[in-house]
Amino acid sequence: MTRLIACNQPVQANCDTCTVRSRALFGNIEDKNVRWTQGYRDKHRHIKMGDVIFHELETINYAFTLYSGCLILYKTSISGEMQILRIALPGDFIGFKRNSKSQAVYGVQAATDARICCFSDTTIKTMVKEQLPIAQRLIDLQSHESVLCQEYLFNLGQKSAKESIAYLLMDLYTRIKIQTPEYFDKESGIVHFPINQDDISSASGLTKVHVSRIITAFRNEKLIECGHKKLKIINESTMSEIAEFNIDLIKNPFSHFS
Amino acid sequence: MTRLIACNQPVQANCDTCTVRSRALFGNIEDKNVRWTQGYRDKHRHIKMGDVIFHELETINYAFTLYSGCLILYKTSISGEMQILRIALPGDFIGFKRNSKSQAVYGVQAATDARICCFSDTTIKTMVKEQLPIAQRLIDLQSHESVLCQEYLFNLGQKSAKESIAYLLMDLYTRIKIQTPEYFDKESGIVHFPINQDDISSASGLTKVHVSRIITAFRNEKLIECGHKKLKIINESTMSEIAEFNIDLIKNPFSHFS
DNA sequence: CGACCTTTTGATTGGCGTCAAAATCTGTGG
DNA sequence: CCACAGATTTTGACGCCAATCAAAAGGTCG
Repeated sequence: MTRLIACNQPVQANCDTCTVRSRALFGNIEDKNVRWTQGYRDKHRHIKMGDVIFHELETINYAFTLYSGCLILYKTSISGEMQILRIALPGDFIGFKRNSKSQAVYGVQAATDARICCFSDTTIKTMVKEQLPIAQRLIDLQSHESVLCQEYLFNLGQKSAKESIAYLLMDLYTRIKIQTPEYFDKESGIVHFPINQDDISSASGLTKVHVSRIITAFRNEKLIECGHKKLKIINESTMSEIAEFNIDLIKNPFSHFS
Repeated sequence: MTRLIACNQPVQANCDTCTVRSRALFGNIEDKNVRWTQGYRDKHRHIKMGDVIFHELETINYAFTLYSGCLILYKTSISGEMQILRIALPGDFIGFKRNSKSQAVYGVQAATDARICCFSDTTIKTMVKEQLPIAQRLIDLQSHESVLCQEYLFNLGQKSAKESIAYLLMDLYTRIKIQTPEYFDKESGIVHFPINQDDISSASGLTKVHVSRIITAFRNEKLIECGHKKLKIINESTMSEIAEFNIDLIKNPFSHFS
């Protein structure tokens, strides 16, 4: 409930043509064939930390690829409690899922400044029709996302607070190293960690007070070091064990088509 | 942990050609055009209650559509605790998601006798390449599944035991009415309910003892009636409110392409 | 009818939530 | 560069929801 830092007005698009290669949607397109994808890119937008890209149940007609930064996908209950569904990093494809009225099934807020590249629904439809690799890619992307969501479901359903938080830390730490290598300092092993304890509580279904206690315990056990938006996992193997964390699922996403 | 009723040997395929129309995979194919789909159907299999179709981490090279019956998709933790990820009903498409070694990311067990129609990975690849509607359908199916999984995530993360169980009952009750109308008696409002309280506990992350207490409470409040594999929801509106249940998500799945 | 599930009920425990306040950190402006 | 307001994290005391342990009751099916 505390995440809405500053509910700025809806972000206006700025219409630069993207030049950055989308890792996700065009990830299976060979470099030499990537030229045609240019024609499909709609709008490039800069998002500021705290901005809401769209709210839950806002009617939308586009999806987008995250180029840089970190976004939080969440749902809110009637009582106002927020559940973080996913923490998105560069390359992730967002906003494709809707309800029957084409409303977003989750809200999206920027945890850091971010850049995105939008694709209108009609563009996506055209791409799927005209470019088989895009259709195949979309199938793989959606099904991979579903696998990860099931993993999170398992976390919440079966794991203790300690295990669940360990998973969350390992998951995001690992994905940052892969998807945002510029936020990872190889020397020190420290990553720039874009979320705070309150966010961790919204993702794990625990209270921030309890999250604090458990993080402190991890620190005392010398498993992690962390400070302001910084995280270092000192003992990755122990943390992985506690979390029942399977790095393969993140490092080597399955593909039916490539 | 108690779900593995009788771990029979792997189910052998019997190779009848399916005649039943798959609601899911071919759901967007117009009737007059459905003929060509016949050529793609691989194997038709009869599954007995309690059979495991494939185990978690079993290497598989096919997916299937459920024609009749009810299947349970689950993951098991190292300690042996089981989390039900999804309860599948006729029309659902299962087994498409894998890890990087093409192993199943969940186990599948039959909660009732069931019939399935298998599609080998190569058949699916061929269909996607040759038949645009199938590719589009697969995109929609995978993304719808992801939406539902996020809904369950929200349940486990934010809801009390009472709310979470109410959701589970409403969800399955509603889907049975839609996907298995023959199990719904319009007169009495009773559905044939394929799972027991132990399964509900595995799906909700609660203990069966606590599930029993809450179901008893619902019964005492005259919200439901239930007995051996039977369920009637007497007061659907109150149950929906308790559950924050949104029927639209189930009744009218969003499609980008149809 | 009898063995085996499944569900129910009771007593007790413990993990996590709640409430409250202090301590620490951060970013901003004078 | 320091001061200060606001956010974030930490700590303590206490309460409650759901887990655990145990056993009985009720149903189902061979």
